[in-house]
Amino acid sequence: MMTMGVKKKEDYAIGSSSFHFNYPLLDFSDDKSSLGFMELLGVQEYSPLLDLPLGSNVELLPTSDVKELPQTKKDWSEVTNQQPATPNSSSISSASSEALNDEQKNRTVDQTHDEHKKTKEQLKAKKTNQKRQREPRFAFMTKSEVDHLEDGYRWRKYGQKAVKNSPFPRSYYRCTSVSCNVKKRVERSFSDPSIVVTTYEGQHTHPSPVMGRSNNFCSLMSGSENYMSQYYQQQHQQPLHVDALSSLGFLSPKNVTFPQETALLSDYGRLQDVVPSLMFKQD
DNA sequence: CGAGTTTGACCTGCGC
DNA sequence: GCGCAGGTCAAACTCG
Repeated sequence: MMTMGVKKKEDYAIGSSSFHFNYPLLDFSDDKSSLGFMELLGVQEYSPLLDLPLGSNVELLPTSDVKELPQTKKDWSEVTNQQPATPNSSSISSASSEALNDEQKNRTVDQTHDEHKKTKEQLKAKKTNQKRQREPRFAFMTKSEVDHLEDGYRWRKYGQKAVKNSPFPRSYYRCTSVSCNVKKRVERSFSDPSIVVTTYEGQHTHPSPVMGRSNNFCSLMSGSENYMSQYYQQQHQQPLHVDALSSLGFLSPKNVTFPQETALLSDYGRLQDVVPSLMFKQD
C-alpha cells in the first residue's frame, strides 16, 4: 500500500525546540510487509489516512528541504519561537475593522473620514498597550500532488494570496467549527512544486469531526513516545525521558535519531493522525 | 438555500 | 514616512 522509509537525519525546528529527526517517506505503493507511519509512531490501530489517489507520494519533510521557506526572520520566529497566545488575540484586528466598516456604512464621507481617523488613532493607542500576539504555529511539509490534504477537520478557505518569488499562491483556511479559531496556510514550494508546505496556527478546541477514529491524541502521543523511548533505550541502554514529546507530540528531542534501515508501511493512515492531533487542545 | 470558494480591496507589520 | 508583502475581510459567485 504505502512505503515509509527513514530517509535521513535532519534538523527540525518546530515549536520552541529544534531536533534531529529521520523523517519518513510515505509512498502509496503496494507493500504488505511494511510498517506504517502510525506503526512507527507506535499506533496499533488506524484507518485510512490521506485521501489521495493511489500512486501519489506523501512525504514528511524537514523544513530545511525547502530553501525559500521561511523567507524572513519573522517567519522563522513564527515557526520556531512560539509565544503563548492570549485569548481573543486573533480577533483584535478583525473586530476593529468590522467596527470600522459599520461606521462607514451609516455616515457621510466627511464624517466617515473623521471617524476613520479617530478609529485609527484608537487602534494605535490600543496597539501600544496590547501587542498583537499570534497563536502557536506548527509547520510541516509533505510531498503530495494535492494541495489541501485531508486531515479530518473541516476547513473553510478565506483567502488566497500570490507569494513573492513563487508561481504558486498561498491559501488561507479556517476551521469551520464555531469557537475554534485554528487556521492553516497551504502553499507549494517553488523550488520543488511537489512539496506542499502546511502551517497550522492555533489549537483545535474540539475533537475531529471525522468519526470512528480509534487513534486519538493520547494513543498517538503515547505510542510515538513508546517507539522512540524503546529505540533510545536500545541505543543508549538507558531510559529516555522525552520532554519534547510530551509537549509537542511525536517529535523527537535532540540527539535522538531513528534507525537507518528502511521501514515499510503495510497500510496507510491519516494526516489527521499526525498533525491535527498535535493541535487538539486537551482540557 | 446553505456552505464553501474566489477575488479585489483593505489592513497591518516590517524593513529601509 | 513610505513601500512592500503578508494576512484578512466580505461581496459575489459556485455547487450540491
